[in-house]
Amino acid sequence: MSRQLPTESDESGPVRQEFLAPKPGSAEWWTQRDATDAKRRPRSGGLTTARIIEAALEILRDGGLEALTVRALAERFETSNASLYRHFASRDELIALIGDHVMGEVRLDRTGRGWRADVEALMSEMRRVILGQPLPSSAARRMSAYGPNMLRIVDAALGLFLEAGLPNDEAARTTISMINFVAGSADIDRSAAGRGPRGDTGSAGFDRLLDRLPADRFQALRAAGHAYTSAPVDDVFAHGLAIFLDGVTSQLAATGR
Amino acid sequence: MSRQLPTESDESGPVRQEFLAPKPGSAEWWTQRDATDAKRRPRSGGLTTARIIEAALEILRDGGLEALTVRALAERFETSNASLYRHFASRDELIALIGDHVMGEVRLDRTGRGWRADVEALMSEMRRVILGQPLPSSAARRMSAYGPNMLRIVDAALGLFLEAGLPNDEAARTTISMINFVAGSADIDRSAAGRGPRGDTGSAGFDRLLDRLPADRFQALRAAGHAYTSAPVDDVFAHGLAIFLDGVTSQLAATGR
DNA sequence: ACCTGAACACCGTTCAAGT
DNA sequence: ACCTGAACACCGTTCAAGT
Repeated sequence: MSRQLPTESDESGPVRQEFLAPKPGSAEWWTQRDATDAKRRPRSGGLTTARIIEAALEILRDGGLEALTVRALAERFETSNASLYRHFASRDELIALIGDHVMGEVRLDRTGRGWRADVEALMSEMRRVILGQPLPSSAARRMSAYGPNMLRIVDAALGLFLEAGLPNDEAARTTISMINFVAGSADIDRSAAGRGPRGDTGSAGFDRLLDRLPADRFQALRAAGHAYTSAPVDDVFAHGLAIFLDGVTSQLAATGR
Repeated sequence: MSRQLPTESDESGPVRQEFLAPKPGSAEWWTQRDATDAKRRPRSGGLTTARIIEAALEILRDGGLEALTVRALAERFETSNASLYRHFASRDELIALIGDHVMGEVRLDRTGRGWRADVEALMSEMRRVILGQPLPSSAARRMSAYGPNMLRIVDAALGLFLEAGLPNDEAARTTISMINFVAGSADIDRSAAGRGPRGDTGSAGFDRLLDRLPADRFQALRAAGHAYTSAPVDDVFAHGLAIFLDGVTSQLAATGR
Protein backbone atom coordinates (compact mmCIF):
# COMPACT_ATOMS: atom_id res chain seq x y z
CA MET A 1 0.00 0.00 0.00
CA SER A 2 3.01 2.28 -0.08
CA ARG A 3 2.27 4.33 -3.11
CA GLN A 4 5.14 6.60 -3.73
CA LEU A 5 8.35 5.10 -2.56
CA PRO A 6 11.54 6.76 -3.82
CA THR A 7 11.40 4.08 -6.52
CA GLU A 8 14.80 2.90 -5.37
CA SER A 9 16.18 3.57 -8.83
CA ASP A 10 18.14 0.39 -9.44
CA GLU A 11 19.47 -2.60 -7.55
CA SER A 12 20.38 -1.00 -4.28
CA GLY A 13 22.95 -3.46 -2.99
CA PRO A 14 22.92 -5.18 0.37
CA VAL A 15 24.84 -2.27 1.85
CA ARG A 16 21.95 0.10 1.40
CA GLN A 17 19.55 -2.61 2.47
CA GLU A 18 20.78 -2.41 6.06
CA PHE A 19 19.70 1.21 6.31
CA LEU A 20 16.13 0.39 5.32
CA ALA A 21 13.67 0.00 8.14
CA PRO A 22 12.62 -3.63 8.71
CA LYS A 23 9.32 -4.64 7.18
CA PRO A 24 6.26 -4.46 9.41
CA GLY A 25 5.51 -7.92 10.76
CA SER A 26 9.04 -9.24 10.38
CA ALA A 27 10.92 -10.60 13.39
CA GLU A 28 13.27 -7.61 13.22
CA TRP A 29 10.40 -5.18 13.21
CA TRP A 30 8.80 -6.77 16.25
CA THR A 31 12.14 -6.77 18.04
CA GLN A 32 12.46 -3.02 17.68
CA ARG A 33 8.82 -2.15 18.09
CA ASP A 34 8.61 -1.71 21.87
CA ALA A 35 11.65 0.56 21.98
CA THR A 36 10.27 2.65 19.11
CA ASP A 37 6.95 3.15 20.83
CA ALA A 38 8.40 3.90 24.28
CA LYS A 39 10.27 6.99 23.18
CA ARG A 40 7.14 8.69 21.94
CA ARG A 41 5.82 11.57 24.08
CA PRO A 42 2.35 12.46 22.94
CA ARG A 43 0.88 15.78 24.01
CA SER A 44 -1.35 15.80 27.10
CA GLY A 45 -4.49 13.68 27.11
CA GLY A 46 -3.59 12.69 23.62
CA LEU A 47 -3.33 9.67 21.43
CA THR A 48 -1.70 6.45 22.47
CA THR A 49 -1.13 3.39 20.36
CA ALA A 50 -3.54 1.49 22.59
CA ARG A 51 -6.35 3.97 21.98
CA ILE A 52 -5.69 3.98 18.27
CA ILE A 53 -5.91 0.19 18.13
CA GLU A 54 -9.18 0.28 20.05
CA ALA A 55 -10.69 2.78 17.62
CA ALA A 56 -9.38 0.83 14.64
CA LEU A 57 -11.09 -2.32 15.92
CA GLU A 58 -14.40 -0.46 16.10
CA ILE A 59 -14.04 0.76 12.54
CA LEU A 60 -13.14 -2.75 11.40
CA ARG A 61 -16.14 -4.18 13.18
CA ASP A 62 -18.45 -1.78 11.36
CA GLY A 63 -16.99 -1.74 7.90
CA GLY A 64 -14.27 -4.31 7.47
CA LEU A 65 -10.71 -3.84 6.32
CA GLU A 66 -11.48 -1.47 3.50
CA ALA A 67 -13.23 0.91 5.87
CA LEU A 68 -10.10 1.16 7.98
CA THR A 69 -8.49 4.16 6.34
CA VAL A 70 -6.05 6.48 8.04
CA ARG A 71 -8.46 9.30 7.35
CA ALA A 72 -11.40 7.55 9.00
CA LEU A 73 -9.26 6.85 12.02
CA ALA A 74 -8.18 10.49 12.26
CA GLU A 75 -11.78 11.64 12.09
CA ARG A 76 -12.55 9.46 15.10
CA PHE A 77 -10.07 11.49 17.13
CA GLU A 78 -10.97 14.78 15.49
CA THR A 79 -7.42 15.22 14.32
CA SER A 80 -5.65 15.27 10.99
CA ASN A 81 -4.64 12.06 9.34
CA ALA A 82 -1.06 13.23 9.24
CA SER A 83 -0.93 13.24 13.06
CA LEU A 84 -1.42 9.51 13.23
CA TYR A 85 1.85 8.89 11.47
CA ARG A 86 3.50 9.84 14.75
CA HIS A 87 2.21 6.53 16.15
CA PHE A 88 2.77 4.21 13.24
CA ALA A 89 4.90 4.50 10.15
CA SER A 90 2.38 3.02 7.74
CA ARG A 91 -1.02 1.41 7.54
CA ASP A 92 0.73 -1.96 7.40
CA GLU A 93 2.33 -1.34 10.77
CA LEU A 94 -1.07 -0.55 12.23
CA ILE A 95 -2.48 -3.81 10.90
CA ALA A 96 0.40 -5.79 12.38
CA LEU A 97 -0.23 -4.18 15.76
CA ILE A 98 -3.95 -4.92 15.62
CA GLY A 99 -3.34 -8.50 14.56
CA ASP A 100 -1.15 -9.31 17.50
CA HIS A 101 -3.23 -7.32 19.95
CA VAL A 102 -6.27 -9.42 19.19
CA MET A 103 -4.43 -12.69 19.79
CA GLY A 104 -3.83 -11.50 23.33
CA GLU A 105 -7.37 -12.62 24.07
CA VAL A 106 -6.48 -16.28 23.70
CA ARG A 107 -6.58 -17.90 27.13
CA LEU A 108 -3.98 -20.52 27.86
CA ASP A 109 -5.59 -22.31 30.82
CA ARG A 110 -4.64 -25.92 31.38
CA THR A 111 -7.44 -28.45 31.67
CA GLY A 112 -5.61 -30.82 33.97
CA ARG A 113 -6.78 -33.68 31.78
CA GLY A 114 -3.61 -34.32 29.82
CA TRP A 115 -2.00 -33.04 26.63
CA ARG A 116 -4.76 -34.12 24.27
CA ALA A 117 -7.47 -32.24 26.15
CA ASP A 118 -5.13 -29.25 26.48
CA VAL A 119 -4.33 -29.13 22.77
CA GLU A 120 -8.02 -29.45 21.97
CA ALA A 121 -8.81 -26.56 24.32
CA LEU A 122 -6.06 -24.41 22.83
CA MET A 123 -7.18 -25.04 19.26
CA SER A 124 -10.81 -24.24 20.11
CA GLU A 125 -9.76 -21.11 21.95
CA MET A 126 -7.69 -19.89 19.00
CA ARG A 127 -10.62 -20.52 16.71
CA ARG A 128 -12.99 -18.63 18.99
CA VAL A 129 -10.74 -15.58 19.05
CA ILE A 130 -10.01 -15.57 15.32
CA LEU A 131 -13.68 -15.87 14.44
CA GLY A 132 -14.66 -13.11 16.83
CA GLN A 133 -12.04 -10.69 15.60
CA PRO A 134 -12.80 -8.21 12.83
CA LEU A 135 -9.53 -8.32 10.91
CA PRO A 136 -9.53 -10.74 7.97
CA SER A 137 -7.27 -13.29 9.57
CA SER A 138 -5.12 -13.82 6.49
CA ALA A 139 -3.87 -10.25 6.71
CA ALA A 140 -3.56 -10.40 10.48
CA ARG A 141 -1.83 -13.73 10.61
CA ARG A 142 0.98 -12.85 8.26
CA MET A 143 1.72 -9.62 10.06
CA SER A 144 1.49 -10.82 13.62
CA ALA A 145 3.26 -14.18 13.38
CA TYR A 146 6.17 -12.86 15.43
CA GLY A 147 4.21 -10.61 17.78
CA PRO A 148 4.48 -11.12 21.53
CA ASN A 149 0.95 -12.45 21.88
CA MET A 150 1.36 -14.91 19.06
CA LEU A 151 4.66 -16.10 20.55
CA ARG A 152 2.81 -16.82 23.79
CA ILE A 153 0.51 -19.17 21.90
CA VAL A 154 3.35 -20.84 20.03
CA ASP A 155 5.14 -21.37 23.31
CA ALA A 156 2.07 -22.97 24.86
CA ALA A 157 1.49 -25.32 21.94
CA LEU A 158 5.12 -26.29 21.73
CA GLY A 159 5.11 -27.00 25.46
CA LEU A 160 2.11 -29.31 25.16
CA PHE A 161 3.61 -31.37 22.36
CA LEU A 162 6.94 -31.63 24.16
CA GLU A 163 5.07 -32.76 27.25
CA ALA A 164 3.22 -35.35 25.18
CA GLY A 165 6.59 -36.83 24.39
CA LEU A 166 7.43 -35.61 20.92
CA PRO A 167 11.09 -34.79 20.22
CA ASN A 168 11.94 -31.13 19.58
CA ASP A 169 11.79 -31.19 15.82
CA GLU A 170 8.51 -33.10 15.66
CA ALA A 171 6.95 -30.89 18.30
CA ALA A 172 7.95 -27.84 16.26
CA ARG A 173 6.48 -29.22 13.06
CA THR A 174 3.32 -30.33 14.77
CA THR A 175 2.89 -26.88 16.33
CA ILE A 176 3.21 -25.14 12.99
CA SER A 177 0.81 -27.55 11.30
CA MET A 178 -1.70 -27.09 14.09
CA ILE A 179 -1.63 -23.31 13.77
CA ASN A 180 -1.89 -23.54 10.00
CA PHE A 181 -4.92 -25.80 10.26
CA VAL A 182 -6.77 -23.79 12.91
CA ALA A 183 -6.02 -20.42 11.37
CA GLY A 184 -6.68 -21.63 7.83
CA SER A 185 -10.04 -23.07 8.80
CA ALA A 186 -11.12 -20.01 10.75
CA ASP A 187 -10.03 -17.83 7.85
CA ILE A 188 -12.34 -19.62 5.43
CA ASP A 189 -15.22 -19.88 7.84
CA ARG A 190 -15.27 -16.20 8.66
CA SER A 191 -15.16 -15.13 5.04
CA ALA A 192 -17.89 -17.60 4.08
CA ALA A 193 -20.11 -16.36 6.91
CA GLY A 194 -20.58 -12.93 5.41
CA ARG A 195 -21.18 -14.22 1.93
CA GLY A 196 -24.85 -14.27 1.01
CA PRO A 197 -27.39 -11.54 1.68
CA ARG A 198 -28.85 -11.47 5.20
CA GLY A 199 -26.69 -14.14 6.77
CA ASP A 200 -27.55 -16.75 4.19
CA THR A 201 -24.72 -19.24 4.32
CA GLY A 202 -24.81 -19.66 0.60
CA SER A 203 -25.75 -23.30 0.83
CA ALA A 204 -28.99 -22.76 -1.11
CA GLY A 205 -27.08 -21.09 -3.91
CA PHE A 206 -24.57 -23.89 -3.89
CA ASP A 207 -27.29 -26.53 -4.08
CA ARG A 208 -28.65 -24.79 -7.16
CA LEU A 209 -25.16 -24.71 -8.63
CA LEU A 210 -24.82 -28.45 -8.03
CA ASP A 211 -28.04 -29.13 -9.91
CA ARG A 212 -26.62 -27.55 -13.05
CA LEU A 213 -23.42 -29.57 -13.02
CA PRO A 214 -22.97 -31.92 -16.00
CA ALA A 215 -24.31 -35.33 -15.07
CA ASP A 216 -21.39 -37.37 -16.35
CA ARG A 217 -18.70 -35.60 -14.37
CA PHE A 218 -18.73 -34.51 -10.72
CA GLN A 219 -20.06 -37.87 -9.61
CA ALA A 220 -18.89 -37.57 -6.02
CA LEU A 221 -20.41 -34.13 -5.71
CA ARG A 222 -23.69 -35.46 -7.03
CA ALA A 223 -23.57 -38.29 -4.49
CA ALA A 224 -22.45 -36.39 -1.41
CA GLY A 225 -22.90 -32.79 -2.53
CA HIS A 226 -25.63 -32.00 -0.08
CA ALA A 227 -23.55 -33.27 2.82
CA TYR A 228 -20.83 -30.99 1.53
CA THR A 229 -22.94 -27.84 1.26
CA SER A 230 -24.88 -28.32 4.47
CA ALA A 231 -22.09 -29.31 6.84
CA PRO A 232 -22.09 -26.76 9.71
CA VAL A 233 -18.70 -25.11 9.97
CA ASP A 234 -18.34 -25.91 13.67
CA ASP A 235 -18.97 -29.60 13.02
CA VAL A 236 -16.39 -29.56 10.27
CA PHE A 237 -13.86 -28.01 12.63
CA ALA A 238 -14.64 -30.50 15.41
CA HIS A 239 -14.12 -33.32 12.94
CA GLY A 240 -10.87 -31.87 11.62
CA LEU A 241 -9.65 -31.39 15.16
CA ALA A 242 -10.36 -35.05 15.93
CA ILE A 243 -8.49 -36.14 12.82
CA PHE A 244 -5.52 -33.98 13.80
CA LEU A 245 -5.38 -35.28 17.38
CA ASP A 246 -5.77 -38.89 16.27
CA GLY A 247 -2.93 -38.29 13.86
CA VAL A 248 -0.68 -36.90 16.57
CA THR A 249 -1.50 -39.86 18.80
CA SER A 250 -0.58 -42.16 15.98
CA GLN A 251 2.75 -40.36 15.43
CA LEU A 252 3.41 -40.58 19.15
CA ALA A 253 2.98 -44.35 19.05
CA ALA A 254 5.31 -44.59 16.05
CA THR A 255 8.00 -42.54 17.81
CA GLY A 256 7.94 -45.29 20.41
CA ARG A 257 6.66 -43.52 23.48
CA MET B 1 -12.88 -1.75 -3.02
CA SER B 2 -16.11 -0.31 -4.39
CA ARG B 3 -15.64 3.29 -3.45
CA GLN B 4 -18.73 5.15 -4.38
CA LEU B 5 -21.75 2.98 -4.13
CA PRO B 6 -25.09 4.78 -4.06
CA THR B 7 -24.72 4.50 -0.26
CA GLU B 8 -27.94 2.50 -0.20
CA SER B 9 -29.50 5.10 2.09
CA ASP B 10 -31.14 2.90 4.70
CA GLU B 11 -32.18 -0.69 5.25
CA SER B 12 -33.07 -1.69 1.74
CA GLY B 13 -35.41 -4.60 2.39
CA PRO B 14 -35.10 -8.11 0.98
CA VAL B 15 -37.25 -7.03 -1.96
CA ARG B 16 -34.61 -4.70 -3.28
CA GLN B 17 -31.92 -7.20 -2.42
CA GLU B 18 -33.04 -9.51 -5.20
CA PHE B 19 -32.31 -6.86 -7.78
CA LEU B 20 -28.73 -6.49 -6.69
CA ALA B 21 -26.15 -8.41 -8.67
CA PRO B 22 -24.74 -11.42 -6.79
CA LYS B 23 -21.43 -10.85 -5.08
CA PRO B 24 -18.32 -11.91 -6.99
CA GLY B 25 -17.21 -15.31 -5.75
CA SER B 26 -20.63 -16.38 -4.47
CA ALA B 27 -22.26 -19.55 -5.78
CA GLU B 28 -24.89 -17.41 -7.55
CA TRP B 29 -22.24 -15.32 -9.23
CA TRP B 30 -20.40 -18.37 -10.54
CA THR B 31 -23.67 -19.85 -11.77
CA GLN B 32 -24.33 -16.84 -13.96
CA ARG B 33 -20.78 -16.13 -14.94
CA ASP B 34 -20.49 -18.24 -18.09
CA ALA B 35 -23.70 -16.90 -19.54
CA THR B 36 -22.62 -13.34 -18.83
CA ASP B 37 -19.30 -13.79 -20.56
CA ALA B 38 -20.68 -15.63 -23.58
CA LYS B 39 -22.88 -12.77 -24.75
CA ARG B 40 -19.96 -10.40 -25.06
CA ARG B 41 -18.86 -9.53 -28.60
CA PRO B 42 -15.50 -7.81 -28.44
CA ARG B 43 -14.28 -5.89 -31.46
CA SER B 44 -11.94 -7.67 -33.88
CA GLY B 45 -8.63 -8.95 -32.58
CA GLY B 46 -9.56 -7.51 -29.27
CA LEU B 47 -9.63 -8.37 -25.65
CA THR B 48 -10.93 -11.61 -24.26
CA THR B 49 -11.29 -12.56 -20.63
CA ALA B 50 -8.65 -15.24 -21.14
CA ARG B 51 -6.10 -12.72 -22.43
CA ILE B 52 -6.87 -10.33 -19.60
CA ILE B 53 -6.31 -13.05 -17.02
CA GLU B 54 -3.00 -13.94 -18.63
CA ALA B 55 -1.81 -10.34 -18.50
CA ALA B 56 -3.04 -9.96 -14.93
CA LEU B 57 -1.01 -12.99 -13.90
CA GLU B 58 2.12 -11.42 -15.36
CA ILE B 59 1.53 -8.20 -13.47
CA LEU B 60 0.92 -10.17 -10.28
CA ARG B 61 4.10 -12.12 -10.78
CA ASP B 62 6.10 -8.92 -11.07
CA GLY B 63 4.55 -6.75 -8.43
CA GLY B 64 2.06 -8.64 -6.32
CA LEU B 65 -1.56 -7.86 -5.64
CA GLU B 66 -1.09 -4.15 -5.10
CA ALA B 67 0.50 -3.77 -8.52
CA LEU B 68 -2.57 -5.27 -10.16
CA THR B 69 -4.49 -2.10 -10.84
CA VAL B 70 -7.08 -1.70 -13.55
CA ARG B 71 -4.96 1.09 -14.97
CA ALA B 72 -1.81 -1.03 -15.16
CA LEU B 73 -3.80 -3.74 -16.91
CA ALA B 74 -5.19 -1.28 -19.44
CA GLU B 75 -1.72 0.03 -20.20
CA ARG B 76 -0.65 -3.51 -21.07
CA PHE B 77 -3.26 -3.57 -23.83
CA GLU B 78 -2.72 0.06 -24.81
CA THR B 79 -6.33 0.83 -24.10
CA SER B 80 -8.21 2.90 -21.56
CA ASN B 81 -8.96 1.48 -18.16
CA ALA B 82 -12.64 2.11 -18.73
CA SER B 83 -12.63 -0.39 -21.60
CA LEU B 84 -11.79 -3.27 -19.29
CA TYR B 85 -15.07 -2.87 -17.47
CA ARG B 86 -16.66 -4.47 -20.48
CA HIS B 87 -15.04 -7.75 -19.41
CA PHE B 88 -15.49 -7.63 -15.67
CA ALA B 89 -17.75 -5.57 -13.47
CA SER B 90 -15.19 -4.86 -10.79
CA ARG B 91 -11.68 -5.61 -9.68
CA ASP B 92 -13.09 -8.20 -7.30
CA GLU B 93 -14.63 -10.10 -10.20
CA LEU B 94 -11.27 -10.16 -11.92
CA ILE B 95 -9.62 -11.59 -8.82
CA ALA B 96 -12.26 -14.31 -8.54
CA LEU B 97 -11.65 -15.27 -12.16
CA ILE B 98 -7.89 -15.40 -11.70
CA GLY B 99 -8.22 -17.43 -8.52
CA ASP B 100 -10.23 -20.16 -10.13
CA HIS B 101 -8.24 -20.08 -13.36
CA VAL B 102 -5.07 -20.89 -11.51
CA MET B 103 -6.58 -23.90 -9.75
CA GLY B 104 -7.17 -25.38 -13.18
CA GLU B 105 -3.52 -26.38 -13.12
CA VAL B 106 -4.10 -28.96 -10.41
CA ARG B 107 -3.73 -32.42 -11.93
CA LEU B 108 -6.06 -35.11 -10.69
CA ASP B 109 -4.20 -38.23 -11.78
CA ARG B 110 -4.80 -41.38 -9.81
CA THR B 111 -1.77 -43.21 -8.48
CA GLY B 112 -3.31 -46.68 -8.58
CA ARG B 113 -1.94 -47.29 -5.10
CA GLY B 114 -5.10 -46.76 -3.08
CA TRP B 115 -6.92 -43.86 -1.46
CA ARG B 116 -4.15 -42.85 0.92
CA ALA B 117 -1.57 -42.42 -1.82
CA ASP B 118 -4.15 -40.62 -3.95
CA VAL B 119 -5.08 -38.18 -1.21
CA GLU B 120 -1.42 -37.56 -0.53
CA ALA B 121 -0.82 -36.86 -4.22
CA LEU B 122 -3.81 -34.53 -4.42
CA MET B 123 -2.74 -32.55 -1.36
CA SER B 124 0.82 -32.18 -2.64
CA GLU B 125 -0.44 -31.14 -6.03
CA MET B 126 -2.71 -28.47 -4.54
CA ARG B 127 0.19 -27.18 -2.50
CA ARG B 128 2.44 -27.05 -5.54
CA VAL B 129 -0.05 -25.00 -7.51
CA ILE B 130 -0.93 -22.61 -4.69
CA LEU B 131 2.73 -21.92 -3.95
CA GLY B 132 3.53 -21.35 -7.60
CA GLN B 133 0.69 -18.96 -8.17
CA PRO B 134 1.14 -15.20 -7.74
CA LEU B 135 -2.19 -14.33 -6.12
CA PRO B 136 -2.06 -14.20 -2.32
CA SER B 137 -4.03 -17.36 -1.77
CA SER B 138 -6.22 -15.94 0.96
CA ALA B 139 -7.78 -13.53 -1.49
CA ALA B 140 -7.95 -16.15 -4.21
CA ARG B 141 -9.38 -18.90 -2.08
CA ARG B 142 -12.32 -16.94 -0.76
CA MET B 143 -13.30 -15.77 -4.22
CA SER B 144 -12.85 -18.99 -6.12
CA ALA B 145 -14.32 -21.50 -3.67
CA TYR B 146 -17.26 -22.13 -5.99
CA GLY B 147 -15.45 -21.80 -9.29
CA PRO B 148 -15.52 -24.67 -11.78
CA ASN B 149 -11.88 -25.59 -11.29
CA MET B 150 -12.16 -25.61 -7.54
CA LEU B 151 -15.29 -27.78 -7.79
CA ARG B 152 -13.27 -30.27 -9.82
CA ILE B 153 -10.84 -30.59 -6.92
CA VAL B 154 -13.58 -30.87 -4.32
CA ASP B 155 -15.20 -33.60 -6.39
CA ALA B 156 -11.93 -35.53 -6.61
CA ALA B 157 -11.25 -35.31 -2.88
CA LEU B 158 -14.79 -36.23 -1.97
CA GLY B 159 -14.58 -39.22 -4.31
CA LEU B 160 -11.40 -40.47 -2.67
CA PHE B 161 -12.80 -40.31 0.85
CA LEU B 162 -16.02 -42.01 -0.23
CA GLU B 163 -13.96 -44.70 -1.88
CA ALA B 164 -11.95 -45.10 1.32
CA GLY B 165 -15.18 -46.03 3.03
CA LEU B 166 -16.27 -42.88 4.86
CA PRO B 167 -20.01 -42.16 4.97
CA ASN B 168 -21.22 -39.07 3.09
CA ASP B 169 -21.18 -36.61 5.95
CA GLU B 170 -17.75 -37.66 7.20
CA ALA B 171 -16.32 -37.58 3.70
CA ALA B 172 -17.65 -34.06 3.27
CA ARG B 173 -16.17 -32.84 6.55
CA THR B 174 -12.87 -34.53 5.86
CA THR B 175 -12.70 -32.92 2.42
CA ILE B 176 -13.28 -29.46 3.80
CA SER B 177 -10.73 -29.94 6.57
CA MET B 178 -8.19 -31.20 4.09
CA ILE B 179 -8.61 -28.17 1.85
CA ASN B 180 -8.44 -25.83 4.84
CA PHE B 181 -5.23 -27.41 6.00
CA VAL B 182 -3.48 -27.47 2.64
CA ALA B 183 -4.57 -24.01 1.62
CA GLY B 184 -3.94 -22.53 5.06
CA SER B 185 -0.42 -23.94 5.15
CA ALA B 186 0.43 -22.84 1.64
CA ASP B 187 -0.95 -19.39 2.42
CA ILE B 188 1.42 -18.93 5.35
CA ASP B 189 4.41 -20.46 3.60
CA ARG B 190 4.15 -18.25 0.57
CA SER B 191 3.83 -15.06 2.59
CA ALA B 192 6.71 -16.04 4.83
CA ALA B 193 8.90 -16.77 1.82
CA GLY B 194 9.03 -13.18 0.67
CA ARG B 195 9.61 -11.79 4.12
CA GLY B 196 13.22 -10.86 4.67
CA PRO B 197 15.52 -9.03 2.29
CA ARG B 198 17.09 -11.17 -0.44
CA GLY B 199 15.22 -14.37 0.19
CA ASP B 200 16.26 -14.53 3.83
CA THR B 201 13.70 -16.77 5.47
CA GLY B 202 13.71 -14.61 8.56
CA SER B 203 14.94 -17.43 10.75
CA ALA B 204 18.04 -15.47 11.76
CA GLY B 205 15.90 -12.54 12.83
CA PHE B 206 13.66 -14.90 14.74
CA ASP B 207 16.60 -16.49 16.52
CA ARG B 208 17.71 -13.04 17.64
CA LEU B 209 14.19 -12.33 18.83
CA LEU B 210 14.20 -15.56 20.85
CA ASP B 211 17.40 -14.53 22.59
CA ARG B 212 15.73 -11.44 23.98
CA LEU B 213 12.74 -13.26 25.39
CA PRO B 214 12.40 -13.10 29.19
CA ALA B 215 14.07 -16.15 30.68
CA ASP B 216 11.31 -17.09 33.09
CA ARG B 217 8.52 -17.32 30.54
CA PHE B 218 8.59 -18.89 27.06
CA GLN B 219 10.26 -22.01 28.38
CA ALA B 220 9.18 -24.24 25.54
CA LEU B 221 10.40 -21.73 22.97
CA ARG B 222 13.73 -21.56 24.73
CA ALA B 223 13.97 -25.34 24.69
CA ALA B 224 12.79 -26.03 21.16
CA GLY B 225 12.87 -22.59 19.62
CA HIS B 226 15.61 -23.36 17.16
CA ALA B 227 13.73 -26.39 15.89
CA TYR B 228 10.77 -24.09 15.45
CA THR B 229 12.58 -21.37 13.52
CA SER B 230 14.67 -23.64 11.36
CA ALA B 231 12.04 -26.20 10.30
CA PRO B 232 11.93 -26.19 6.47
CA VAL B 233 8.41 -25.44 5.31
CA ASP B 234 8.26 -28.50 3.06
CA ASP B 235 9.19 -30.78 5.95
CA VAL B 236 6.52 -29.17 8.08
CA PHE B 237 3.97 -29.80 5.36
CA ALA B 238 5.05 -33.40 4.89
CA HIS B 239 4.69 -33.96 8.60
CA GLY B 240 1.29 -32.30 8.77
CA LEU B 241 0.17 -34.38 5.82
CA ALA B 242 1.23 -37.56 7.61
CA ILE B 243 -0.65 -36.50 10.74
CA PHE B 244 -3.76 -35.82 8.70
CA LEU B 245 -3.65 -39.14 6.85
CA ASP B 246 -2.98 -41.08 10.06
CA GLY B 247 -5.94 -39.31 11.58
CA VAL B 248 -8.22 -40.26 8.70
CA THR B 249 -7.06 -43.86 8.92
CA SER B 250 -7.86 -43.83 12.60
CA GLN B 251 -11.35 -42.41 11.94
CA LEU B 252 -11.86 -45.07 9.32
CA ALA B 253 -11.09 -47.80 11.85
CA ALA B 254 -13.49 -46.24 14.35
CA THR B 255 -16.28 -46.09 11.77
CA GLY B 256 -15.90 -49.84 11.61
CA ARG B 257 -14.69 -50.40 8.09
C1' DA C 1 -22.44 -2.12 -30.42
C1' DC C 2 -18.38 -1.12 -28.57
C1' DC C 3 -14.97 2.17 -26.84
C1' DT C 4 -12.91 6.16 -24.23
C1' DG C 5 -11.68 11.05 -22.25
C1' DA C 6 -12.60 13.18 -18.55
C1' DA C 7 -14.35 13.46 -14.28
C1' DC C 8 -15.73 11.97 -9.43
C1' DA C 9 -14.77 10.61 -5.01
C1' DC C 10 -11.75 8.66 -2.82
C1' DC C 11 -6.81 6.69 -1.10
C1' DG C 12 -1.68 6.59 1.75
C1' DT C 13 2.05 9.43 2.62
C1' DT C 14 5.06 13.60 2.92
C1' DC C 15 6.60 18.02 4.42
C1' DA C 16 6.97 22.89 5.14
C1' DA C 17 5.03 25.82 8.16
C1' DG C 18 2.85 26.60 12.41
C1' DT C 19 2.34 26.24 17.79
C1' DA D 1 8.73 18.77 20.43
C1' DC D 2 4.63 17.87 18.54
C1' DC D 3 0.97 18.86 15.22
C1' DT D 4 -1.34 19.91 10.72
C1' DG D 5 -2.97 22.18 6.07
C1' DA D 6 -2.13 21.40 1.84
C1' DA D 7 -0.27 18.97 -1.63
C1' DC D 8 1.40 14.79 -4.36
C1' DA D 9 0.75 10.78 -6.73
C1' DC D 10 -2.00 7.60 -7.02
C1' DC D 11 -6.66 4.54 -6.82
C1' DG D 12 -11.67 2.11 -8.74
C1' DT D 13 -15.62 3.32 -11.11
C1' DT D 14 -18.98 5.97 -13.99
C1' DC D 15 -20.87 8.12 -17.97
C1' DA D 16 -21.68 11.26 -21.71
C1' DA D 17 -19.92 11.59 -26.00
C1' DG D 18 -17.67 9.62 -29.79
C1' DT D 19 -16.97 5.86 -33.61
